[in-house]
Amino acid sequence: MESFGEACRAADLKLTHQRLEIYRELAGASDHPSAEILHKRLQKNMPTLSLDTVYRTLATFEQHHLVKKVETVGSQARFEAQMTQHHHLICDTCKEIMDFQWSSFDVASLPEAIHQWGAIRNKNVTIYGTCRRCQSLKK
Amino acid sequence: MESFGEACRAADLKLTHQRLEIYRELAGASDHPSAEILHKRLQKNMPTLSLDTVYRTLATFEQHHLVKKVETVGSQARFEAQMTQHHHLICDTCKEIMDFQWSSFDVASLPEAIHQWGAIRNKNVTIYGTCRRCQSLKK
DNA sequence: ACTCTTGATAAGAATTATTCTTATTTGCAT
DNA sequence: ATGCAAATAAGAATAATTCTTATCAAGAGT
Ligand SMILES: [Mn+2]
Ligand SMILES: [Mn+2]
Ligand SMILES: [Zn+2]
Ligand SMILES: [Zn+2]
Repeated sequence: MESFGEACRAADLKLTHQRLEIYRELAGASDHPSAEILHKRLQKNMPTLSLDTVYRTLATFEQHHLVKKVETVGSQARFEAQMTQHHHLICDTCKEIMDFQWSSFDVASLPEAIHQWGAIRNKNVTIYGTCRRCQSLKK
Repeated sequence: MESFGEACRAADLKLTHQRLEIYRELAGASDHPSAEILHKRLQKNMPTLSLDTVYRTLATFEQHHLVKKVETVGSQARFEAQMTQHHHLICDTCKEIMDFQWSSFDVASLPEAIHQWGAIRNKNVTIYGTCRRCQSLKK
C-alpha cells in the first residue's frame, strides 16, 4: 500500500493522482471489478476521471506487473491487484470471483507429460459453482 | 461425431447444413478457435456462411451443452467441442491452448474451506508458460 | 413428392467494450 | 520557478459481438 509510490518510481511511471486512486480502489476491492465498475466507483470522488484513463492505467499497471487481468468468459475484462499466488472461485449465476489459497496444490508436481510442452510459468485452479447467496435466492 | 444429429433432435434444434459444418469444424479442431477463425476456415467450402451465423450457432450450442466457451484474457472468445473433463496449457506468446488430462487432480478433494462458499460444479487447472516452438523462436 | 409452418440464415445496422487521436495539463528534473 | 516529456480528457475510431428484418429451408403433415 505504501510501496505503490516506490513501484512507480522503479518503473519510471509518474505518480499521478489518477494512478494512485485507481490503484487504491482496485487494491481495496475483493471482487475483481471491471474497468467500468472501477470507473463508476472512482467517479464519486473524481468526477472528471475518464473511462479511457482507467483502461489505459490498468494496461500500464499490467505491463509493470502491478495488477493482473483475470480470465473470464464474460465480455468485460476484470482486474485484481492481488499479485501473490492464489486461485479463483467463480459463481455461475452472479459471476462473483473469490480468491482462495491452496498451498498443497501449489507445491504439487504436474503430470510428467506437461514438461514436454515447454517452460511452465504458473499454474492456477478455477472452481465453478453456485455461491451460497445465489443458492438461497433460487430455492 | 454421429450423435450430433441425435443431439440436435433431442434439443429441438433443426439440423441445418450450417450447424453440422460448424460443429464438425470445431470438433475436428484442437486449437480452441475463435468464431472468426472458424468462419474463415468454413468459408472455403461455404462462401455464403455469415460470421453472425457462426456466433449465433456457437451460442446455441453452448446453451445446449454441445460446445464450451473457453475463458481467456484475449479479446475474442474461443470455443471447443471437447466436453469431457480436461485442463488447459496456454502459451503466453502464441496464445495456443492445448488440452491435457490430470485424473489424479480430478479425483483429489478440495480445501475444506471451499465448501462453505457454495455448491461446486467443476474444477479446472490452467497452466501458463511458453511452448517449445515459441521458446526456440526466441532464443 | 407437395405444402405449410416455423425456426434458421444472411446482410447490414446497431451495440458494447476497448483503443486511438489530439489538445491540454501535470509531474518532476533542472 | 521553468521546461519538457509523459499523462490526461474528450471525443472519434475500431473491434467484437448481437440485433433486426426479409428471405430461406428443415421437417411435419398430407
Ligand atoms: Mn484473485
Ligand atoms: Mn480444451
Ligand atoms: Zn452467486
Ligand atoms: Zn507458443
